[in-house]
Amino acid sequence: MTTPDDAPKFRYTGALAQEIELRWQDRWETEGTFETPNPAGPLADPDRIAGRPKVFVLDMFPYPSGTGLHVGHPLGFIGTDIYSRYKRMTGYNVMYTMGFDAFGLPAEQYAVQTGQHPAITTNANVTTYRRQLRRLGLSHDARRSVSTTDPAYYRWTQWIFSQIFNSWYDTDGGRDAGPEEGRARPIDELVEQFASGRRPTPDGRPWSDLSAAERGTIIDGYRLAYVSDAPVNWCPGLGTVVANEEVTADGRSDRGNFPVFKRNMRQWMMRITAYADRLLADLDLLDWTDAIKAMQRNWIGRSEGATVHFQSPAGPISVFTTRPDTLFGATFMVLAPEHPLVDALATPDRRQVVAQYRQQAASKKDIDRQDDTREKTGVATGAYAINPVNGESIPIWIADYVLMGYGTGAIMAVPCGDQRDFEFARLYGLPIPAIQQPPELGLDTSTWENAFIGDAPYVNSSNGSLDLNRITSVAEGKRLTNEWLEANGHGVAAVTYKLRDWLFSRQRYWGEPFPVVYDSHGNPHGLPDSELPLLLPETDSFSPRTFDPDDEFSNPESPLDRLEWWTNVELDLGDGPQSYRRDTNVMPQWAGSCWYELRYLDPTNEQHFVDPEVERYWMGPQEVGNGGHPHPGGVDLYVGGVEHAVLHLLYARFWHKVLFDLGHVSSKEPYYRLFNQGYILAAAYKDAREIYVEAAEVIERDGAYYHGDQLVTREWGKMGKSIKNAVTPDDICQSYGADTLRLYEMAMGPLDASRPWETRDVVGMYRFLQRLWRNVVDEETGELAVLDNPADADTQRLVHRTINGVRDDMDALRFNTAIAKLIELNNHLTKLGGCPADIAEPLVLMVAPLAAHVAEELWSKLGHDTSLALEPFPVADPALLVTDTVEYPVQVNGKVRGHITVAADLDAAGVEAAALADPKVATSLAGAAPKKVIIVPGRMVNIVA
RNA sequence: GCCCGAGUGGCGGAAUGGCAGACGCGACGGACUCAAAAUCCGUUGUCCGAAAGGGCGUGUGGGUUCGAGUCCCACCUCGGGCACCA
Repeated sequence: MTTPDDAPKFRYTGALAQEIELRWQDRWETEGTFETPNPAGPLADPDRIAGRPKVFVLDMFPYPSGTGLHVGHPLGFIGTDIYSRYKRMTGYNVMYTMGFDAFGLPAEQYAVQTGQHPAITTNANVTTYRRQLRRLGLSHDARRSVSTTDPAYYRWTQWIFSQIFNSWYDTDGGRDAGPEEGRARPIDELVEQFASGRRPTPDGRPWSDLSAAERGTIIDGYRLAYVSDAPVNWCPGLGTVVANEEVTADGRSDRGNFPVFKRNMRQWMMRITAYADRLLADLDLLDWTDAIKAMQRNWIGRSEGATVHFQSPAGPISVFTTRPDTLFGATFMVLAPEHPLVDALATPDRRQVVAQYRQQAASKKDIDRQDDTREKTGVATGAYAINPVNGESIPIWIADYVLMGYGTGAIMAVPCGDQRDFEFARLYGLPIPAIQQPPELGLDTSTWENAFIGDAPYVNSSNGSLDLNRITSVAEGKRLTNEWLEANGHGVAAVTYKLRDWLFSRQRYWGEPFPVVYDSHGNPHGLPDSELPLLLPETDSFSPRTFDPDDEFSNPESPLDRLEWWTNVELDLGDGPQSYRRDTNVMPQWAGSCWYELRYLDPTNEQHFVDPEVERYWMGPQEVGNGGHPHPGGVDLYVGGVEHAVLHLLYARFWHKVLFDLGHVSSKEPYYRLFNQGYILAAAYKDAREIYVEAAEVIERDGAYYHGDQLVTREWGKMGKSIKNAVTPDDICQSYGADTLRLYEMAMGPLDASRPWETRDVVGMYRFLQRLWRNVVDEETGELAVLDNPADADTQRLVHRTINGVRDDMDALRFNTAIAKLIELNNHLTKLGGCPADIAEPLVLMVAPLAAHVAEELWSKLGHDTSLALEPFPVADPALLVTDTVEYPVQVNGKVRGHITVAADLDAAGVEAAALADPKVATSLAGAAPKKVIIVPGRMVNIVA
C-alpha cells in the first residue's frame, strides 16, 4: 500500500503497522514476556506457577527449507499463537515454543545442490525461519527452541535409541509384576530371567553353559531395536533404504518418486509390531478426528482369525485366515511365488512351469503386481495338502495374488466364500462347493456371480467332532472352529497385522549417527551414555552415493563408510580396550521428531532428557483436565497437517510408549488432542508450453486468464516457489503488517479447512484494523481519542454479547467467527462515531490474541505501561446478555410472515395473542382459524393454519 | 471396490432442528479529489413488480417434523486415505 503524502500522519498504514510491530517484538523479547516457568529443573520458577492451570500447545515443527516460508506455512502457527495468547489471558500457564526438524534427506539434497555443508545451509535456513516467524509476532518462549541437528539435542535422540536398544518386549508383563498388558523392560531383566532359569533358553541348555557370543545372539533377538537381514525397501535413486511408510502405493519413494525394490539387506529395525495392539487400543484415549484414527487403524491393519496347519509332502504349511469357519470349503491352497516351500513342493513334471512362473513374478514391478484390474494368474505345483477338517487332498498352487509379506505368505482358498479365490477357481476350473446356503441363492455355485460373504446357514460343514451345519452365525462358526483346531492341534486362534517393523537406518550423512559399535564378530554393542553425543563426523564428502534409479542390484554405500579415521575406534566397553567398528548408518528423519515435545519442556537440562517432575507437570495424566473431563496425559493441543497421519504420528506414539514402559515419562500417549489444520491453496498458471508463469502477473479478463497477451490455464494446488505462485509473509508484512496477515489467514475460513489464497482479499482485514485504530486514536495527532460519554445500553449489550461469543469461539478454535464478531462490534462503534471510553479496554483486550501488536499499542495509549499479554480476558456480565424485550419471527405454516416485539418474560398465551394480533400475520391467515400454535420461548412462533 | 470428509450468492465463507447468506472480497452508486488512488457512506441471492409486496432458493430424489442447509434413506459430484491384506 502506498501511503499518500496528504494522508493523516497517524493513520494505521502498512508502514505504521510495521513500526509498531517491530517495536513490540523487541519489547516482548527484552522483557521475556512469553518465557514460561517450569516447576523444577533449570527453568524452574515455582512461584509463577502456583495456582494456575497449565496448557501445552504444540505445532508440528517445520523442516527449514532453503526457500523460506510462504504464507501457507504459518497457518497453523498463527492459530496456535492466538490460542496460546488467549489461554494466557484466561489464567493458564502456557507451554508454547517452536523448534526445527532439520536432519534428513531434503536438507542434505539442498546442501548437495548448493555445494555447501548441510550444517551451514541448515543453520542459515533456521536463521531465516526464525526471522520470518518472529516477524509474525508468535508468542514463543524462545529459550525453549530446539533444532534436531544440535548435538545437545541429538545426544538425547541417541540416548533414547540406546534405551530402546537396551530393552525387550515382555508380552505378559504381568507375570513378574506391573501391568497385565505387555510392556518394554530393560534388557538386563531378560538376562536375569535366563540366568536364573525362569526363562528357558531356545535349545534348553543352561545360560551358564552358553558362550558370550551365543548369549549375545539370543539377547539381540529380543531387543526392540535390532539388526535384521530381511527384505527392505531399497531405493537406488536415493541411494538409501526407506521405511514401508515412505513407500507410495505404486511402489515408489515418497521423496523423489524413485522406484523402490524389495531386497534382503542387513539393516536396523524397530520392533514397533510389539506395540501394534496398544497403538490400536489407545487410539480410544485420544481426542483425534475419526479420519486420522481410521488411517492409523488401517495402517496397523489388525485381523482376527486363526492359523491353520495343513500337511503337505514338504512338511506342514501354515496359513492365516479370518474365516476359519469356512475350512470345509477350502478346495485348494495358494502360496506366494516367493514362499520358501515352493521348490520342495513342485513335482518333477511341474518344476519347469513353477520356476518359470516364479521368475515371471519376481521380475514384475510392484506397480504391475498391484494392478487389481489384471486377471489373476497362477500355476499348480503338482503337490497336494490335507485339509485338516475333512482329510481331503487339495491341490497346492502358487499365484502372485498371494503376498509373501502378509500373514504366512500362504492361504487356504475357499472359492465360495472369498471373491479372489472365487475368481481364481473359475479361471482354472477348480471346484467351488457351497458350504453356506445364502438366502435367495441355490447350492449350485455355477449359478453364482460372486462369492458369498455373510451370515447364512452352514451346509456340508461337519466331520463328526466339529459340526457347523446347525448354526447360522459366522461369529459362532469361527468360535467353534477355533476351539476344534486348538483341541486337535491343527491350528490356533491368531491375530495378524499389516504393520511391519520399522526400518530405521539410512545410508546418508545428514542424520543422527547410531550410538553403536561392532566387535570383531560383527555383534553390535551400544555405546555407554558417557560416550554421548556421538558427533556426526566432519567431512566435505557428505554426498550420498546414488545409483541409476532402476538399478535394482546396486548396493547402498553410507557416506560415513568412507571415513576410516572415524569408523575404526578403540574402546573399553567393560572388558578391556578393544577395536571396534562404528555403525555407519544414520537414523531416519523421523527420529528427531519422535520426542521433541519432551525436550521443549526442559531444553537445557544436561542430566535428563526431561526432568521427571517437569514432564509430569506438563504431560502427566490429570483427573480433571481442561474442560472438566479426565485427561489421560499428553500434549493438550497438537496442530499440524494431515500428511503425518501414519508416519510421524505412529513413530512418535511408539517411542513415547517405550519411554512410558521404561518409566521415563508419565503419559501413555504423547499427543492427547490432535487438530489438523487445512492448507492454503493457491492458483498456479501455465502457458501454452506447459511452463509455469508468475501467478502475481496473471490477470483475469472475461473469465479467462492472461499473462501479458498469452492465454494461460489455471490449476489449484499447494503454494510453492517452483510453481511460481508463492506469496511470502514478508511481502504481506511489508504492505499491511503482520497483524493484518494474521487476521486474514484466520478469517479466510475454519482452521481445519483448506482455502485458496487471494492477495486481493487481504485488504479487508487491513481496513478493519484501520477502523479499529481510528475508533480509539486520532489519526492526525496520534493521541488517544475515545468518546467522552459512556456506552449506551445497546452498545453495552453488544459488547457483552461479543465477549461471550468471542470466548466460545476462541475455546473452540473458531477464529474466523471470532473475528467476524469483533468486526461487527467495531462497525457498530464506527456508526457511533468512535469508541465510548468505558469499552475501549475490553475491545482492545478481545482483539489482543488475534492482532497482538496493534492491541499492545492501543493498550499503551489507554495508559498502561505494561504488556497486556497477561491481562485477564474480558468476562461477560450475564445481566447484559439478556434483554427486556424480545423479537419473535412469526411463521404461518413454516413461512415467516411477520415479527412481533414483546416483553422477554411474557408467557406463551401472551406471545400467541400478540402473534395473532399482528396485522401481517392476520393477512396471511386470511381469516382461517389456527389449528395449532407452536411457541419456542425466546425463539420463534409458528402458526399452523 | 472399501474407509473418511465436503457440496450454501460472482468469490472466501456464517448459521445449539427455529428469520439462510453473519463477516470479508468483488461489483454498482455516492462523498472527497482538477483527476485517479487511498479513505468514507450506501446498495448488492435470484425472479416478477414502479412500489408495497410476492414467488423461488443451501448438489439430486424421497422421508421424519409445526418447522430441515442442519436429522434419516437412496443417489450424483468433488477432495483425501487405503487397496488382491487372506
